[in-house]
Amino acid sequence: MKKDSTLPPPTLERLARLYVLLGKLQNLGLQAISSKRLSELLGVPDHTIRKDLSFLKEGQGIEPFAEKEKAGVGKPGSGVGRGYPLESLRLLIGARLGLTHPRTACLVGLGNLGVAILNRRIWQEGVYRLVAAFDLSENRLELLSTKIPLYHARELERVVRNYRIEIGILTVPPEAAQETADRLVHAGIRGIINFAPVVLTVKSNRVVVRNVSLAGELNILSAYLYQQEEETHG
Amino acid sequence: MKKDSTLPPPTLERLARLYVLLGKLQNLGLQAISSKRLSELLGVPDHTIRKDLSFLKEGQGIEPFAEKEKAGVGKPGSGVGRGYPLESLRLLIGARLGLTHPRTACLVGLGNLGVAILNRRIWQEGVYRLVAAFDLSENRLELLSTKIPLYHARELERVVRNYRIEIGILTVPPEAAQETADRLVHAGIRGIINFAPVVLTVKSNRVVVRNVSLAGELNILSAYLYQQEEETHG
DNA sequence: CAATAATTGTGAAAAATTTCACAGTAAGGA
DNA sequence: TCCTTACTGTGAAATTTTTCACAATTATTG
Repeated sequence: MKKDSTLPPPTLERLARLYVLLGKLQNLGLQAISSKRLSELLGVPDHTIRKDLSFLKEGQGIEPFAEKEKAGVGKPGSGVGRGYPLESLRLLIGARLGLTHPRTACLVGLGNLGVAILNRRIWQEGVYRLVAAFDLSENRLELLSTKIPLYHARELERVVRNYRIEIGILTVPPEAAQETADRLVHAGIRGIINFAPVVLTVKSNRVVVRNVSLAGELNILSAYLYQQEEETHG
Repeated sequence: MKKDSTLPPPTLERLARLYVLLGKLQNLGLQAISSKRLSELLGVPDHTIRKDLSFLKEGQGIEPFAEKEKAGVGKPGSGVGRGYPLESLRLLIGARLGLTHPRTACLVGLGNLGVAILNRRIWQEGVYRLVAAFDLSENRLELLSTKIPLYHARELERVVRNYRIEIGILTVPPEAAQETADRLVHAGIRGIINFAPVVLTVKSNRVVVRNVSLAGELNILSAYLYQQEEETHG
């Protein structure tokens, strides 16, 4: 049991977002950044960021170098260039989260939301490969102009199997969501990001599901606002 | 300090999602449901659900009824109708999260994603009122056919102020996201749901921000998959 | 070159959250 | 009526996660 290799879920999720942020900062031409600055950008306390980062060096050295163990990622001290070097930090997080080799994904449902996702720049960046997109409407498939290969939904299982697609992004109408998810799972998908406004049930506990729900977000936001209101007055 | 009124954040977020689920189950004509069944549907352990629900009755009785205090929400025992009555449970959660009076929202950016959100059924359900949608393109504004009032982006501040809009949903291109957020905050918005692929910085800590990020979700999913892979082999 | 300022890294303490385990409750059947 | 079954509700224990506090480190300034 390589228990060491599993990160605390909150840490994993923060690192995953930090990874995205670091990429953007790099594109801005920045070289290094402090935990304090990251803290402001991410809305997470600086000590939490440092603690999260401390998980990166577990099991890095294969041999137990008794001394010099303390090789941290960041450079202490004041002045320019102090803090965490963007590039190497990003690389390290990527390695720890398994973001180094590209994953294959497919998109199911080419309504407005699907097309929005189809056109995202992320597919040009090389970390994720959108190798297929599906829709029921032949018309829709013909009208869309894109480099991503488009298929009719009836081809779903075949294509997912053939290309060993790992991640499915669900942007179908709510009525179709559960059935589509079942088909994806049946075809061997490993993870689903669900944008349809339904609560998916997936039997297999090998499949990771992330629900992205506008209604959920609205409710969470409202609840926080309500708590603010309570605090302020009675 | 009404400390009792703030829920633990994980509980708050689970209840917010549970609220959505309960609505859907009600539409299915169901009357009651057990924590076990909810557990399967939500992917959250049943005891966690029961614990979350136990926060609902804090401070319900204004007078400290020393006896009969234990008035729970759900009905124990076997047979049909046991478990939590859908309707009253949903009402109770709604009351606790402040979901009883409708909140006003606006949508900024009418690209594919914006239009997808514009057309969601949630705006017909009465809990949230989408009172305005904005875009830069006059053309776009004319072409769209919807009951939601559409405005040119230059009207943003005026409309947000006038209607005292509480929640802003950001679906603008990444380049415009930060500036738009600043304008919303300046106009007195209280919460932002950001769908643009940027990390927003909002100074005011009175404004609640929820970032919905495809890249983030993909990274989180991949990281979980990677951990699975690690577990399986060496 | 010494003092200063800004920053990391981390054990240990504190706080928050989840899990456990079981007493209590009520329907339905024997 | 009494037993069985299927639930809830919850203190207390266990676990996880966050926070704290400070020693260690290094560019920069006086």
